[in-house]
Amino acid sequence: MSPRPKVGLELTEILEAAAELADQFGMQEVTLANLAKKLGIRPPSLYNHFDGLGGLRKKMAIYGIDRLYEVLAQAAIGVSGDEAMLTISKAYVDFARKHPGVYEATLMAPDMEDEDVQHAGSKVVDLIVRVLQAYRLEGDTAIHAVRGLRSILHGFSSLEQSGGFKMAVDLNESLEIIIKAFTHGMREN
Amino acid sequence: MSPRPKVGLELTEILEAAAELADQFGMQEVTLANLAKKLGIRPPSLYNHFDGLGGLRKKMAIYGIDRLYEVLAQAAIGVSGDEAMLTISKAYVDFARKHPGVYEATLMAPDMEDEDVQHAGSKVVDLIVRVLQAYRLEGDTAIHAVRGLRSILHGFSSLEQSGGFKMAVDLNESLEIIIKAFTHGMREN
DNA sequence: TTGATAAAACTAATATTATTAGTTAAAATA
DNA sequence: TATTTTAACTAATAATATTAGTTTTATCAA
Repeated sequence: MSPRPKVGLELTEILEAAAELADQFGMQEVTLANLAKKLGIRPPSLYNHFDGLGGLRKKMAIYGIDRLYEVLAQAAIGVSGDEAMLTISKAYVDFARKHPGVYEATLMAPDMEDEDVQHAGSKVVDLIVRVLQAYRLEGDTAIHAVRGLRSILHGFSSLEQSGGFKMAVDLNESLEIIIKAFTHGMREN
Repeated sequence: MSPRPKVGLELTEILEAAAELADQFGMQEVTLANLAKKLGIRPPSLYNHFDGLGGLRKKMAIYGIDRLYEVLAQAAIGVSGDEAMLTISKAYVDFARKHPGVYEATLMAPDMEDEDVQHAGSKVVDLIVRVLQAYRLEGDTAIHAVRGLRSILHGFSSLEQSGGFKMAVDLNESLEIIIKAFTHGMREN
């Protein structure tokens, strides 16, 4: 009757192996063949843990978003306002730098509209909403601000990861200035 | 001696077919098999035109960036300052909306550091640099500003495309407010 | 006009993938 | 102890990209 207690670490181990593959070689190398080899099992055996490659990508997306959330939540402890904006922004970009494959996985779910993926993502969004509440933005402005911050952080990380920023100018400084400009501008208008 | 005059439209036709596939079904459906079927030829024949799937992705990336540049250049005609910022931002997002697959291809080159890809991208960057010159930013600030604008535009388009914005609040309004906040903030600080 | 050349298609074959179906060994539960 | 579930397995299939070598066709030069 009771749904058989899970072995527990099994799926997590698989996801961690997949995350390692992703961070080392990129998501395009996260194949069932490579993952199975790393785990010492045969590719079909993986179907006992998730529903094929699409299922793996979905689970990796959620895993990645959850890990990103943890990092952001830690960064948001004990800070508020401009300081919080900067702190979580740095934490976000830092996460993408340290875990490029996991960050990449964050956006590679076969269906981003999927309920579970959305649920994981909403935790991150809610965190940003709470940080922005310090600015007491009126009406829809808070939503616009959340969208803006997410766009900046994702765009910045994504462009940095794909080598989009070529100039020899410090990237951390760029991020800081961009965030400060945005928050300042959102407060004014 | 003279390198046989090209048929001319051949490669462009192929890229347009690939772009259609990408826009209709997404980049993951742009396979050599699907592309060949659409063109009425056999997959290996495509190797006469580019170097495998990687070569196609690279050519599609450049093709997409070039088309994006054209749209932005058109949008930048006869405007300057805040108006130009808003106009090209809208044009950028509009392009990503109308050509989701081509925009996706823009970031799917096997090696974004590739010289040809960089060259195509630098035209877009230069265009943004010119628009930002109206603000007479000092020193590295111009570079930070370019990075910020690109982050916003790419992040916004990317998140919108992958269904990242769930709230029922007008997306165009969001973009406008975000851009205005950012430009205003860059001028102040 | 004819012959050489090069482009661009083709067939055939191979290596990797993901995937499905059905099977088996081991562990946990009742 | 008997049963059930988990999680591995083998075998087989379909789709993919890719390589090698061949053939057709159009263009250019003589």
